[in-house]
Amino acid sequence: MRQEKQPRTEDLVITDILSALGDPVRFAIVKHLYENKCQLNCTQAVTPFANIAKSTLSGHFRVLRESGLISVRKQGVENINSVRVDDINSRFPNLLNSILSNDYSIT
Amino acid sequence: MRQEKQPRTEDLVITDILSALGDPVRFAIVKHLYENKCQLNCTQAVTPFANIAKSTLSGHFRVLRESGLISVRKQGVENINSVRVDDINSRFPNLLNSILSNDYSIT
DNA sequence: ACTAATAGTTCGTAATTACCGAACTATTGA
DNA sequence: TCAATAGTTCGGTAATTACGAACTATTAGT
Repeated sequence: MRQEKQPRTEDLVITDILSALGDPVRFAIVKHLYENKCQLNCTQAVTPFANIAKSTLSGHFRVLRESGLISVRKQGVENINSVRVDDINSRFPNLLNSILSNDYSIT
Repeated sequence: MRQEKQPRTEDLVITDILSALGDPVRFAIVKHLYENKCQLNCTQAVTPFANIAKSTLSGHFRVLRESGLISVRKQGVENINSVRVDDINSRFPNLLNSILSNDYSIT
């Protein structure tokens, strides 16, 4: 796997995060990961968007990693993704909560 | 001027707003309008990005209007822009504040 | 060890989007 | 009426995105 550039906490950029969350598919992924506070692989995380090509999905997860929203841990064949809640909260207090802790319709 | 589709409050879409704010130029525009609580025309609002073509700027303002972030009022030759603070707060409580009320560097 | 299955990434191409300069409309003021 | 200011629209090109196909890597079955 190519070395991903996951930004350090102090290098998080607000517009990168907002841009990453500005796509409905990525928004749904992050919301799902955030609400369920669990760590899911790429396929499970995107259940509401089942008909998306996996190459496209791979790209979405790359954007999320590079924006700093999620981190990945390799476990066997699968990538275990989780939202970098503490990192983002420490740099942008209350941002995640105000964006994700609601039942906005996202279509 | 072509009829713009500025969404009603109840039709605001979170991903459209995040996507609009995910661009550094548009972020700076909205942040400026928000902080100064004043109504500025397009040229004034984008002082930190002076070397952008005005056609590009026009496009950025169109995105902001269509996302519902700003409203426009024609006054003489100029467009007076302002952030739709009340509308957005009523639909997405605390969103604007947590995104804009900080001194994040935005490159 | 060999094979198949699962999970992701990478690559090439087509489609979509973004940026810029130039030309245009509209309003104001001399 | 003419010039200046403020924005929009258009056309071409550059950059980005989505997809399927081919690839790598790990696990499980035999």
